[in-house]
Amino acid sequence: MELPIRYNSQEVEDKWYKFWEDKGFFHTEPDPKKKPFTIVIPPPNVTGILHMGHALNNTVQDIIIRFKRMQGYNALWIPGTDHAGIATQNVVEKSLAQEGLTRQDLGREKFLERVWEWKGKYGSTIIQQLKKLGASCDWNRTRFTLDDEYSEAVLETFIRLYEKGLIYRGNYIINWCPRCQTALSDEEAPYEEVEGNLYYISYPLKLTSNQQPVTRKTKESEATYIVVATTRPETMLGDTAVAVNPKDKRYKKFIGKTVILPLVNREIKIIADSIIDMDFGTGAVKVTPAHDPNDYLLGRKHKLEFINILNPDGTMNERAGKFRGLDRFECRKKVVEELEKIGLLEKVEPYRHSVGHCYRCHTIIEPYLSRQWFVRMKPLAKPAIKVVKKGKIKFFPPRWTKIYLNWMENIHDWCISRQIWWGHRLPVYYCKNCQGEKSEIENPKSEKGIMVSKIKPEKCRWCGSTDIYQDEDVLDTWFSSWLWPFATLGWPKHYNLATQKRNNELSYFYPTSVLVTAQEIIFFWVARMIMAGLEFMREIPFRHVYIHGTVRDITGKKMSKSLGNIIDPVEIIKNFGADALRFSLISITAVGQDIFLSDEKFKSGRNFGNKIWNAARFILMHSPQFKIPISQLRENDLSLADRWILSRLQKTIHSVTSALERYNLNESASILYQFFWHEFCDWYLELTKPILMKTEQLTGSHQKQKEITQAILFEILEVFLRLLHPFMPFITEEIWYKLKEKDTRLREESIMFSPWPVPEESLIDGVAEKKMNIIQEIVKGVRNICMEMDVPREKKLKLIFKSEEKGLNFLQQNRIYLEALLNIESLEFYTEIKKPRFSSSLVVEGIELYIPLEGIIDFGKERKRIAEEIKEVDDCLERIEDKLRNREFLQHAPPEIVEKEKKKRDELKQEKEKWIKHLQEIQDRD
RNA sequence: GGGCGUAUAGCUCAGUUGGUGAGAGCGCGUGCCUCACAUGCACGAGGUCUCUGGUUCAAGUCCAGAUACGCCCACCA
Repeated sequence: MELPIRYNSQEVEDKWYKFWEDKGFFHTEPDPKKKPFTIVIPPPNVTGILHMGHALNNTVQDIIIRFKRMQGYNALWIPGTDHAGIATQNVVEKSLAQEGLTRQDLGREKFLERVWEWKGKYGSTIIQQLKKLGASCDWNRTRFTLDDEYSEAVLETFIRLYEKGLIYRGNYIINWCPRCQTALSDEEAPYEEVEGNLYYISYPLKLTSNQQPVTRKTKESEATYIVVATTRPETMLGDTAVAVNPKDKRYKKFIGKTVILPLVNREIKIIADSIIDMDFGTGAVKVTPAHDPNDYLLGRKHKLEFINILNPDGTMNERAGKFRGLDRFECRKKVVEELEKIGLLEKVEPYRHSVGHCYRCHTIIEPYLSRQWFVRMKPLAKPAIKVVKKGKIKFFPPRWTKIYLNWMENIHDWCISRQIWWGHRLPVYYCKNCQGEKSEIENPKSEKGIMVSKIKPEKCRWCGSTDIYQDEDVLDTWFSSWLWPFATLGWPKHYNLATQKRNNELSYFYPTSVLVTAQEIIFFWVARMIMAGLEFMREIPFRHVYIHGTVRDITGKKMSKSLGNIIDPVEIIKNFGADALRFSLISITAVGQDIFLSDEKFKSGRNFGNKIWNAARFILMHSPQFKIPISQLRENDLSLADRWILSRLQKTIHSVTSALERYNLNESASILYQFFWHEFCDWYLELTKPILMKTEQLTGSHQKQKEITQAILFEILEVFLRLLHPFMPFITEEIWYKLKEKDTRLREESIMFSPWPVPEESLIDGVAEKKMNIIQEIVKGVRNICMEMDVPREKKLKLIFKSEEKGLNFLQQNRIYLEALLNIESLEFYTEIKKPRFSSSLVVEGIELYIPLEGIIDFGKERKRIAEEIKEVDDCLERIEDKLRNREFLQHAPPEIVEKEKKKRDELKQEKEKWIKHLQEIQDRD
């Protein structure tokens, strides 16, 4: 069989993915004989395309699920997509705009048809891309948050919370995005610092009953103004009071007085409230109850009028008088201009402050008084805090625990209604006949004319009228996502809350094992899933939460389209292969740290794949049909190198497994890399070449040795492939199948079902590792000398060893390794030695080595080299001797440490003596 | 205003419960197209472990403080 010299990822990857999928290998059913291991995918937006964040997130999940599958768990990874209300609606609206249409032009029904059409067309893009990545999701179970069954679950939870009194409707200040024209939750309106201004405005006091509005500020009237400071001057149009701190001496006399609001000429009162900070601005605050959360509270407390001055699109409404129709920022300019004209603008200071932005379109949000639906969160948060405190749910890395708890303990009510069309429509119905005009309803359950129901009630519960209509709003997308871990498994259909009886799937696969996600959605999603799980399932949704970092570009900036710094994973897969993408990404993902990416970084994964490919080629080239099962080998059959590499392999199995169990994926990746490349290939393969490549007729023992070597090469490659499979699923399957052709013991239909390796304790051999280490040191030392002394590569070396009998025996037994790795003319062994001529020298573990290099060696260089060696040994020796002179150390340190130091000292002393001897010999030469 | 993270080689990061000549990959330099692999092989250079103090026989590792960068949360207009 001939393998190409370069590994071709493209062909291989598509071939195997199709094979796995056609065979249904990712699908699984409950099986009482096996332990379940479940992961639910963080559902990507249905309109999404794969970016590096997804690539990382899903690679992590795939590694874990493949690892667990091989360990024998019934591993299920549930995939799906999220309808992503606002985001998707925006995308479709954008495409409509190109036709010159708005969603209002189409109307609700027609618009939704368009979105579904869009979903049908592009909704599977990201699924296809996940497949390219190698994701072993059970695609038969793919869920969409707007599936009928899933939607049923969403409405069910709404109704249950409503029945429990945990859902209410009210008129409150919410975050309003004027572009998306919907309310947002607090989490959806992240605050960002912006450069703004602080405007100081004079409000004239009303002194006489028929006072005329100020049209020009004059010096004489200065004492009759109160100056307020604001970052949003346009909101003054909605002011209904000015507030000062009652303790503020400057303003005591103004309390209870009236001011005439400039530009609008409305009379408003000056009120006192202790929440006003006397030190900020002027200490006097304009109060706009309909457009600021604090002012809202003041408004409620002091029974002020609430004047909404904004239209939903962010333009000024009729309450803004002559500013009506202007955009809010346009209006700000105009208001400032006019105030300046009449002399009421005191000053303007540059001011950096935090402003909420829409997380979907980045427009500056407006605090906006409107009627919305809310979930009371405190009762839901309580048990969710408890389970994390008790350690039933663990965060990796653990520092997120604190962040989670801090948020949960300060949780606010959740605004869940959105004024968009794409989503789950609120299951709320109103009777036209009964419904009053009440804007605030703390308990909608008892409110006449409001009905909550999955389907439209035929007639009004109160008056029997059939004139019933449904609420226009839809629910926050996260109000459906928070049910993901159980709604994807068939809840509520097969779950009885009273008896807590579940269907098979739910009881088998829930709770899930680990949730893998990015830090950005801990509050949006993770926290809420915990609350939902406890509320609706009475059980945690997952045991572990693995939080990975954010993917950034090489300079540390977030990747975004607008910055043009995107690295497209699909492109990387095309150029380097999914295996390379996965391995590279995981290698550089330090636990919980952000990832800094550049195209360059994917080379390492590709090169590693190629290295594995070529090693496999080599082994297959020199391996006939498999003959000897490794378990049948006796200890005497094994050479030093065999025992060494087998020992190293056991340790590798152990440490890779342990790192995976701790979710230290990069650690396990680097262990595999190090073992395969720098131990197996660099040393073991090279050491075995002379045995393997002997072509002449072999005697019995030589023939047997060759077969043993072949067996071990085969075995190690096979075990390594299994260890690597979760990381690089494609190339491992490809090579594993080639091994399978030669070895009938490999029975599984895919490497993904072959057992996860377990270390064989009896093969761990510290002595062999130590001995091999000496060989390695000698080889490296000789190579080093040859390089430094410019010894030509073709020069055959004579090596002269001096050591005790034991050391010489060891060397003689293992001379084959030196011959394999160095260009040797002869090896000589002495217990005593006369001065060797023209030699360079080396000391390894008490073994002295001389390399006669007549005509080549530069004694000046050699002296320098030895002097450096001596200095290094000396430095170390000095430190140790200092320590051993230290009484405190001798008294307090554990005896074994002291012993170790003493031993070390003696060794170093010996080594030093030998070097000095070498140096003298060289000096004698001159 | 609170809270968190990070600081080790030019870059990206490892460094277990403190145990003592400081590790990897990439990059760099030198020599090699050596019969699996130039996506490779060999060798090498490169570090006051951010600073200050403390605990300890012993600190990159533990504690306190400082500095720098980054992040999150919070209703100061």
